[in-house]
Amino acid sequence: MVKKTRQKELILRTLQSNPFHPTAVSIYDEVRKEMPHISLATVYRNLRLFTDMGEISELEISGGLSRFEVRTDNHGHFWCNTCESVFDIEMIDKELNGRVAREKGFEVSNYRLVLRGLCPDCQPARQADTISSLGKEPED
Amino acid sequence: MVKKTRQKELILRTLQSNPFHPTAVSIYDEVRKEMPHISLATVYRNLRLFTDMGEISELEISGGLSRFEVRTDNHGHFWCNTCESVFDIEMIDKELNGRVAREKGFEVSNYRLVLRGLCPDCQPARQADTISSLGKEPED
DNA sequence: CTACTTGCAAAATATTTGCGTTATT
DNA sequence: AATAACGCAAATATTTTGCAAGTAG
Repeated sequence: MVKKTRQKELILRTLQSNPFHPTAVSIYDEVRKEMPHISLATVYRNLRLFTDMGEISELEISGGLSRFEVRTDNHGHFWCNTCESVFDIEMIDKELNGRVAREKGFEVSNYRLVLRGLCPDCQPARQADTISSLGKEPED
Repeated sequence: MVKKTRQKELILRTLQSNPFHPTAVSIYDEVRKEMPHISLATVYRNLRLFTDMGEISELEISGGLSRFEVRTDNHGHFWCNTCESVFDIEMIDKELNGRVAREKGFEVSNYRLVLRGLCPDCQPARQADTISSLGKEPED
């Protein structure tokens, strides 16, 4: 029997209001503002509980630190090289990816796609001529 | 100045001959057969060195344990739910994936795709209608 | 009440690092 | 001979767990 506690509610509410796929420690830092005596173990414990119950999902994408999000459906992620934020990417070709594997006899149940690069906020301004002296203009 | 050592050669040779994307500990277990006094730290140290030099690549796909491979080009992976082996998947739609993100203003430099499911060896025999017998009846 | 949950500290897991010694160039 | 690399142990970093005390149902 899972009991409702102030800690659980606060942790879930915090995650729901954070679109950047925070780590357990980020969530800990945030909930501590409202509940200073909460333990990091409680945060980890409840994030694991929610994950096991299928209410949230855990993203093991950023090397070492797990991140969490409220979405539980299959979708891609974009992880910025500079600010390290993680964004959701709606995939349109999941079918295609699956087919590639299926052709070789693999049975695909789900996938994890992480794109790396620069998010809009972290890209150097491209419209300004003033920075053109740096001469770095990435082209496809 | 990077010096050539028996340890480095053995570690690299072991990785080159293993197509299953082994972890550092797997590699350690393997090289110890030939060099019993080698240290796990040496394995980790050299895997990191090779990775930093771009000679091999590190895969952070399996939650906790890093895996390594000799390929350094961008490609996908299939991670079996049962045997936990990791296989290479040649992507044909990397462009498409990139475009999805680019349309939203993201600048994609590389990607990581991990498909989860069952590899050919771990799939239950599908031809049999009944599961009356424990023995698998291969009939390809 | 009594079973689940918390907070704290210690343990567990994975990887890195300090240091004195060994081996490569 | 100089210095990169090794082996070992200790240190880090992240997450989990044992336990006594607190709290929800």
